[in-house]
Amino acid sequence: MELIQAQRGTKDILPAEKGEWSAQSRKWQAVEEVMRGEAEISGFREIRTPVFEDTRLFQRSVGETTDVVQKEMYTFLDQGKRSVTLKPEGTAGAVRAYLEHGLFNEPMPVKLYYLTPCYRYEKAQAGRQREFHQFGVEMFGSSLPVADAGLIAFAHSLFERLCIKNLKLKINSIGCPACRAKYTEALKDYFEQRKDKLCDTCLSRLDRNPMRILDCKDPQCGEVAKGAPHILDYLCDDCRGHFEQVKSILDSIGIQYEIDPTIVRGLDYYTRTVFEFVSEDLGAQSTVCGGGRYDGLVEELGGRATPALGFAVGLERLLMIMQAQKVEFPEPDTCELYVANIGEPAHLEAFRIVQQMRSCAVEAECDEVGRSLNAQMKYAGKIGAQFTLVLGDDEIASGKGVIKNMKTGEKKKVDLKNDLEGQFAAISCEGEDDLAF
RNA sequence: GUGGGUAUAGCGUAGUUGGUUAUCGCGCCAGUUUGUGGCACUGGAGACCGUGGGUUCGAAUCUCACUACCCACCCCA
Repeated sequence: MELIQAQRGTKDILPAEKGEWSAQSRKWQAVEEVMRGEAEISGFREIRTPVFEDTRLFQRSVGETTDVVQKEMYTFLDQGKRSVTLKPEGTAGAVRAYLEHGLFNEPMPVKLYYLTPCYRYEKAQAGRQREFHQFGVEMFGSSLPVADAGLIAFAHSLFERLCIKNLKLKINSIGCPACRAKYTEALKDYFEQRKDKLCDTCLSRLDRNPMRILDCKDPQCGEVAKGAPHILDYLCDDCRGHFEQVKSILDSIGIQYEIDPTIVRGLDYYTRTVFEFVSEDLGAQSTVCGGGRYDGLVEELGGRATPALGFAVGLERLLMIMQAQKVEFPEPDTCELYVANIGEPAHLEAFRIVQQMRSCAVEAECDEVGRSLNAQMKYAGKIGAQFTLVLGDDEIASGKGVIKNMKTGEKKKVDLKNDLEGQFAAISCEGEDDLAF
């Protein structure tokens, strides 16, 4: 019979050492734990929003004309003929919930974080999947440059905490709608006059997203782009001042950055500060984190005008970098006590002891497939059991047993009838494993 | 949507002038060993050779198509 495979662009995340490195659930758990911890320490609280939303939410926020909305959304009619869409990113849902539940009545700023799958109908390649996962944060209610810089600093410390090296921070300002409109027009004029020198893709970019021409890899386009007008020269006084302050705060806390006028987030809602963290340890998709300010979005979705900003980290890409950089992860937990048995009465007793140990938070196992004693011991070795206890007729009769340390071979007598968990705790109480990050 | 590459057991692989039963390693199961794992030895299970057609007495091998995966463009996390 034909096997059904996982959908294109989706990946199974398997336990422990099975599967490719970046698809191992314990690595994901470790990363997620760090992210939650760092977010909470910085005052962000978790929000969980549905995986699917009214399609109009994304059309209004991400923008009708963007690639994401035009050709990458998983949109379908549900049984009630409503158009719903699997979330292509995390911000829209968070803003929707912020408005729907009146979170704007909370003390400002409102700081939220999430870990969520996202869906985009794209052709998969290295670092790009149809189902991928984002860690994101959103902050509502501050228009101050210190919020922009603070958010960037938060991302920065997050990567440091995860022992990720060699990330490059790129920042830019794309101004408010007023200055961006002026700039786009100037840019169009400039390229319009040099149309004959542009490659085909750039010609199509000309009316869709002229800023994209700036980082075309075609050498001839690159030549033309060198002389193009600069967004930073078109910023209004307010936007310029804001950007200057963001930079000087970053300078003052020692965060290195590069001003890159070509970074243009492809989602319509961004204003002013935009930034990304890129890595050379990824394939062509080098951005591991992207974000910025979106001062117009809350109003766009029907709320009171509210300054806001956020960023998202691509978890698959993050894990890919960590793999490339061989970041050490904490050792996985292994079985602490394996209770082997000889014969059926002992099997039952082993089962009882395992239940008892588990209720005291000891990771315990006994035979579940009917193996011989020899095979049980082999199995205990394979799963990395730290201690074993063998039960047979003698132990059941006497109520005494022997616990063996599988690493040292050392054996200790225990009383099976009386406070076994206490005796085991005393035997196994050596140094706890230290975290790798 | 457009290009390029790849396809043999769970994983990694051998197999080119087409020729019997498709190789090896790891892993898995069992035995040597119902009273103590790791080592070793022995045995076992597991492959529609990606799918479908064509050439041929005969195809994993030659050929065509399709599909899947990977990579890149585009776009983004």
